[in-house]
Amino acid sequence: MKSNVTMKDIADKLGVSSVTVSKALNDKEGVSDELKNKIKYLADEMGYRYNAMAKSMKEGLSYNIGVIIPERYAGLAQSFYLNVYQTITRHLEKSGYYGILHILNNEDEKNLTLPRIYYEKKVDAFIILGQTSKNYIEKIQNIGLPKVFLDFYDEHADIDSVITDNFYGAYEITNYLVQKGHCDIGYVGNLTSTSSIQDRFLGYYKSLLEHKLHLNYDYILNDRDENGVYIDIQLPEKLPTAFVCNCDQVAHNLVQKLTKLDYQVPEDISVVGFDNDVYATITEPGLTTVEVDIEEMAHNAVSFILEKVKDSNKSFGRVLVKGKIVYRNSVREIKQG
Amino acid sequence: MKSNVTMKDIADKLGVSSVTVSKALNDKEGVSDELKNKIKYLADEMGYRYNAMAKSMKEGLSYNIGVIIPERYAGLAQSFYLNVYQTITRHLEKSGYYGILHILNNEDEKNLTLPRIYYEKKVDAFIILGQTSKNYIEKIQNIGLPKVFLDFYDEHADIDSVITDNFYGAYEITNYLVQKGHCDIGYVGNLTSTSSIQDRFLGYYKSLLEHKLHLNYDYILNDRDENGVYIDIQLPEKLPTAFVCNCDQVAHNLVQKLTKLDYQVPEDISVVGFDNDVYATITEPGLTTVEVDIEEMAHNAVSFILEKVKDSNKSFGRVLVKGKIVYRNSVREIKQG
DNA sequence: CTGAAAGCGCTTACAG
DNA sequence: CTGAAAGCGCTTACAG
Repeated sequence: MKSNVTMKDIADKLGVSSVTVSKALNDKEGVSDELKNKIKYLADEMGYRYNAMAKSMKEGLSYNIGVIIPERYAGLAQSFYLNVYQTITRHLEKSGYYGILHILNNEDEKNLTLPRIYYEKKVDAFIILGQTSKNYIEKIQNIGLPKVFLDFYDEHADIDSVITDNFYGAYEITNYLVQKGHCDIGYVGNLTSTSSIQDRFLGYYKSLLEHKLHLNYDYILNDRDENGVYIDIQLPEKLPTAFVCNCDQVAHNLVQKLTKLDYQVPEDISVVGFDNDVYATITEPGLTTVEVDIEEMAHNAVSFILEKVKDSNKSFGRVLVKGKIVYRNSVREIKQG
Repeated sequence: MKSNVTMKDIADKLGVSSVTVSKALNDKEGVSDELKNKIKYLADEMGYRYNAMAKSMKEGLSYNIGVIIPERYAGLAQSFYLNVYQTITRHLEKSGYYGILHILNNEDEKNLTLPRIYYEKKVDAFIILGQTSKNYIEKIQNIGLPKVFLDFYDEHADIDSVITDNFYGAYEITNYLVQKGHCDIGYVGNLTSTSSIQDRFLGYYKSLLEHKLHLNYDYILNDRDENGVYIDIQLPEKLPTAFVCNCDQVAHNLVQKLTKLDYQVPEDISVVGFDNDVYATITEPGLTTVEVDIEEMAHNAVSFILEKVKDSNKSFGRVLVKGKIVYRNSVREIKQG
């Protein structure tokens, strides 16, 4: 089980050249079946492990893709992104690539420090999973490697991003509330925080417009400060009959707050979320929410990034992935007066 | 910003050799300060990025450490392990190493499939973060790379592991309950599931023994099946006045269950957890629990693994890291009758 | 079907 | 202080 067995060692034992061993182990043409089998068998027996670095050196490709997740999405949200990461690596492996996770800490984000895997050429490209600061986005955009933004986008038109169809998802789930008889519907989220929150707000607003419902700014509640840190949600004097929350975690916070004030969900007030992450099921009652299609998003991000590695001129733009509503028990039907 | 700038390119522009460039960029002896500065400046200007692979090839070291987390610790628990992972990488970076996260999926665990980073020599050693199946442990033990088990251990004496002092932590928090006047104390956890749960149970039991309290098997509740999947906790006819739970997540489940049955925590029944993870604060009321010293555990695991990379004969055995009790509001004092 | 030669981008002795 | 040579473990033409 020595770990320093090389193709040369195998070749020497068999009295052939390492070229032949390479061909045999890679199932390439030009080796008799008999010899090939002998080589493979011996490789196994000698505990040979392929040295991917040597190939990488030759080709100038590491066969690694860096996946950057900002630490700011700490706590539970990570469980969602970790899920995405896992799906990404699964897709990468199909193409002989490997994912390298880099959690971007706040300090590095502020100082615009790129991951060391970049400076040491340990990756061929980056998938950035989760919105970073404007400055950091710009910094990343200027590096010479292919990159794809996942789950957020930026004003720069020339970047490729894969995002949930936040606008349409929020539009649909708001429509659902309207169908259930709700006319006073609020929205919870910091409108200037991320593109997701904004787009979800606009989808919500479109539904109101379409149904000729009034957008009451007293019903737009802030959920986080400018650093993305959750704040205590301030409720208005008079409450609407339903709230569209920009994500499940915030919906969870809202339900807790309402429960403490002796409101019942959904009897007194209906609440819907977005993401269908752990918070959707943790919350009591379970949240009706928009499920994000992680599989499809990861699949797109991976196929885009690999195509860009092959041909850096490829461009995909902003690609939307539709979610679907998952119905639970956080919405009640309002009888029409 | 071409990414294919090499030391040779810099050398050619300056009319020196690449050996000199290498020395300058690595701050080694044998280059005049003037030339060194010129080289560094030009490297920067040409957008040079160091090719770590070339060095790795020479030395036969990848400068990567694989961190394996079993997928089974899915959902929220991941947030805890992700936290540990982040701390690990921070420590690794200080030594010029990089962490490569590998989430071990259930299928690979069952089929005893090792990560591709092993077969392709992309890592020099492994840290296994979280208990895997017996068979997988054995499989990993037989590979020729250094490894350290983190947050669990195995009967095999020859493996190095870093674990929380589960026994002592559970012992202390149970002592605390006794101090608060509790005499009927239950324990929640599957005693045959993981070493952590077992050791915490034994710490709890030691406290009972020491205080001459009776161990009532009706008060030992199961929380998960043999695959580690959480099950509905079955409460006994008569309840104790307090429960020691093997982890915060289970404590959270128990509190939810009790609340549904109209018991009040801590008024009717006290509950303590273990880990001090997100569940400790999510739960209403906040859980009194044992905080695991992630920083110290990660630090130990990293320094052990790096020493083992340098000298594969080094051995550290089973190393315990003490936790500390964090007091919140899930325990009430019982007046002595 | 098989192999000698060259090269990927560094670093490590060693020589000057 | 500076550099020519060799080598890390592969693969890719190319020749036989």
